[in-house]
Amino acid sequence: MPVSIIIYEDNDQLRESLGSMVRLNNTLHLIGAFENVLAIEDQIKLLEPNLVLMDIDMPGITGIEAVKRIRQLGIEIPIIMLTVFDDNQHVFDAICAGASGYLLKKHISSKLFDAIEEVLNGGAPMSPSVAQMVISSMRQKPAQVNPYSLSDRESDVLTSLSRGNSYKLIAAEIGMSINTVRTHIKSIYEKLQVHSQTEAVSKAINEKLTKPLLSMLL
Amino acid sequence: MPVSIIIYEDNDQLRESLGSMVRLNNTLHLIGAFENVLAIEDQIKLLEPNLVLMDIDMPGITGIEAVKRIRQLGIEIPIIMLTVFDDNQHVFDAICAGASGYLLKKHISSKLFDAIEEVLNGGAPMSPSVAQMVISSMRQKPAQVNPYSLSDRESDVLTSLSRGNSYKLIAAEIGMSINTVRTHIKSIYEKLQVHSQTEAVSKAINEKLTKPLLSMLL
DNA sequence: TACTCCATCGCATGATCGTGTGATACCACC
DNA sequence: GGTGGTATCACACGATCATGCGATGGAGTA
Repeated sequence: MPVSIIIYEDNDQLRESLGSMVRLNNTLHLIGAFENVLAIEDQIKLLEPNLVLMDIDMPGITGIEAVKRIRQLGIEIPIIMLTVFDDNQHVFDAICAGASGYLLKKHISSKLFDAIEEVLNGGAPMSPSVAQMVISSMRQKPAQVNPYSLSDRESDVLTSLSRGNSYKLIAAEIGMSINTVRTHIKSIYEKLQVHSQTEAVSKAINEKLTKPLLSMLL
Repeated sequence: MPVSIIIYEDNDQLRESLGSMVRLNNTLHLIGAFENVLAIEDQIKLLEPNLVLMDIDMPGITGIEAVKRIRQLGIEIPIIMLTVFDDNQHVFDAICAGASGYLLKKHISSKLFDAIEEVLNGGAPMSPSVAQMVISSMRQKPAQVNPYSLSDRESDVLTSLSRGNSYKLIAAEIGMSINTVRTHIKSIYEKLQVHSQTEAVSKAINEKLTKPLLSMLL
């Protein structure tokens, strides 16, 4: 079953050559190529593509805005952004808006099919420099001092607790006795001025005392 | 000028084979290979490597903890994590701790040099599945409406619970029997697929399932 | 009318948690 | 050498929670 694709690209020449590439690959099926995204909602709903190739830098409504609109429809098809910039705010914004990956225009001829395959397999193709930006943004800034002066171990316990783990699981995850978990939690409660797990978790998450939670992404 | 490298890996065989690979490449220079990270601060400060290969899954102090320690020293050298897991919390934690990229152990033979080159050029090598997770984490979730189809009352209870209240307090705040609170919480657990307060609160806050404060004022 | 949700409440049992009172050991600091 | 903080562990008791098994009544719907 071929993968149906829609292209949004305002440059006639590039749109044509993208279309040609897609048509040359018999696992792909081009079902639309447009020079703007004015009617993108209708087009997506009508044509039901398996994948979208989206230029970021279009006059009028940008590709980023277009991605937001698609995601607002609750449609989770892969969208690969195309851009001439490799490390600017636009690419970053596109990721935040819900793009699945992106491809530099200078790499299209060599990597388009790789990128398509990667997003279809649940991956997220992106250039090294943006990958770096993305993971930098997730770093725990050492400057983030905890206002409750929790010790290292207490932070570990609190983080695990905030993921929803029981004492038993915390003990297993961190590698200590359940009694030690109790002890740490006792002092956490004192420092946070709370008296139950829920209070502690609530405070911890709302005041960002814990590391980001992975399970929330799945 | 060769790139100086330190390896941390508790498995003797793998440490040896990593060392051999590095030594075979004449642009790289192996300056240390250790089976644990107990003295990592001193080793890093003394040997001043250009790059670190770090096993995540070491007994005692994990590679993640070791990354944190390096970053706490204010040292920003690239650190590539090595792990057998490709999509778990540990990899995510490693990125948050400050890892520059990571490599699955099964891909070491084919991609070690690529990964090294990529981090040295400011990139962030990672597997497609984790790249996808990372990107998802930055998504602006389009105003989600009860993805778990909680009833009105269940939302009230969950909101109160997420503020850190006990069953007794929830009952008092909303105005119902503690047994009714239990019943609602039972169905909340079922719908959220959790089995404890902390799990529920964690999920509720992270996924913004709770109502805004206004609704609690009545 | 019957059926399906929702909201309300009760009870009982075993598991888990909250808390107090210990202890030992390491480390830094004065 | 003492003092204070951290990390580790143990035990015990009462409080709270998790869960299964009920029950009743109302609102909406086929």
